[in-house]
Amino acid sequence: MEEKEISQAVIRRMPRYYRYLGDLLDEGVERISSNDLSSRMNVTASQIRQDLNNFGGFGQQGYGYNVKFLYEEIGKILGLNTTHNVIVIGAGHLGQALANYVKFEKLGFVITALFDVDEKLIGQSVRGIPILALAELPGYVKSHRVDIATLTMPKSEAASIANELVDLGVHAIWNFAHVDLELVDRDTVIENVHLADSLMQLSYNTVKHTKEKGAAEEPQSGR
Amino acid sequence: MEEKEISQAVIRRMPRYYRYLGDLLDEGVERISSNDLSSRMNVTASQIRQDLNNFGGFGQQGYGYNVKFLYEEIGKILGLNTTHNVIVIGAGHLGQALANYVKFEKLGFVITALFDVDEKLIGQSVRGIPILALAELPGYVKSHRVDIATLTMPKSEAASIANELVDLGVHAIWNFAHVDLELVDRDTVIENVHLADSLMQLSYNTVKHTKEKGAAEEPQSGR
DNA sequence: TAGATTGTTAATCGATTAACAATC
DNA sequence: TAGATTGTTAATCGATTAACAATC
Repeated sequence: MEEKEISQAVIRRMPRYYRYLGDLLDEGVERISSNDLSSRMNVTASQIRQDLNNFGGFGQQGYGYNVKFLYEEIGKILGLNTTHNVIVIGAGHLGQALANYVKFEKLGFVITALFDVDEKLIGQSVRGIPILALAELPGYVKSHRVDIATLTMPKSEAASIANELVDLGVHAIWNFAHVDLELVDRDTVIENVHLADSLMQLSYNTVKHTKEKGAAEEPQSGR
Repeated sequence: MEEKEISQAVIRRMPRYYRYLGDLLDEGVERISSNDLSSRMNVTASQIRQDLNNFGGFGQQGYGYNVKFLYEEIGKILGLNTTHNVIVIGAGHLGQALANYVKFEKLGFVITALFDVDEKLIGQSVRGIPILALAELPGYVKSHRVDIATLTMPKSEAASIANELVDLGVHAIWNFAHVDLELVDRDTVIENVHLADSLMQLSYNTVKHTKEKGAAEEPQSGR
């Protein structure tokens, strides 16, 4: 009866498994052992088995895992067996780039509309997807199913629009604005993509690396 | 003499501290205790102190941390005290969106050129940044300093271009292509941004959430 | 000085890895 | 059946939190 919560560390790895299994499927591989998969993916076989067993026993002793079956199961776990309607708030360069990215559609994430305040953009369309006035957002959400809202507007407006979305009943937010949104609502899920943070992390690792190489044996002075 | 390696878990949090300290600076706050910062950021004060102490003692007993000083120190740690020249390989929608994002420049990441194979794009420019032929890449890298290469081309070409870049001496790769690049070279640092994975993680959390709400008390049958 | 708050050590918690009995 | 490989328990490792002595 215990609802064993699955950790985000595990969830984060699932899309990667999904990707590798898709590749195996394309290669025509029928079955794979946790050991073979582990050497491909550079993770331990133990971790693969533990991760998968969070969701059920997908393998078979002495045989391994059936690639097609496991691929589909992970797809279901990630919700890829249904379509998700996605809107994008902020039809600037990034918003339009996301709307142009066909891959999302293949995974079942269909962008149905973009919203902006810029009069020059309103009325245009991207790959057939209309750019609507932000003022039309409430009406749109009431008359269309919206599963996920993507935020690509400036950070100053992100918080208020996020709140508006939650009030309108949109409970999944993919946030590209460079702020941490307060999740007012326990039912709302937020996934942040902070590109600047990612770039800074890369920068740190670069700098550090260079230092290590350059002055490897330099003695540390005091503290 | 021990080179205590700082964990990526810590590094990942540093840009967030930097952001909050920047906000505090804008608000005119002069000093802050780990406790006050912890309630703002929704992390434990203990973690803040532990994280910062990986890099040195930036605070003062009985006083807390000087906001401006700490902000600058973290900036240095993240390598934001110098300029990083960045090139973007793949001048499609995403590549152009990144080139248009002025924020990176404010942080010291200057995009100096885009590269593409598409004849229609070559010769154009984005915000004054030229789009060059991919064939010119080796010549460009030899005659210009390139600190970071951003990959926004299709996944099929990502691996070979990454290898080419490493051979040319570019040792930091910001990878948006949906593949895991084999780091051939111990000196090369790769930071992956897998947007599709992020979207799938959001999708999982949404689905899961709905389930919990919908049938909260449903008894679990066997396994 | 007394009070506040850090830096740091020790305790706890969670995630990863190893080991092996179960079983296909 | 014998061999292979899972599912799962136990051991280890690392990261987070708590506690407190040092000190501004």
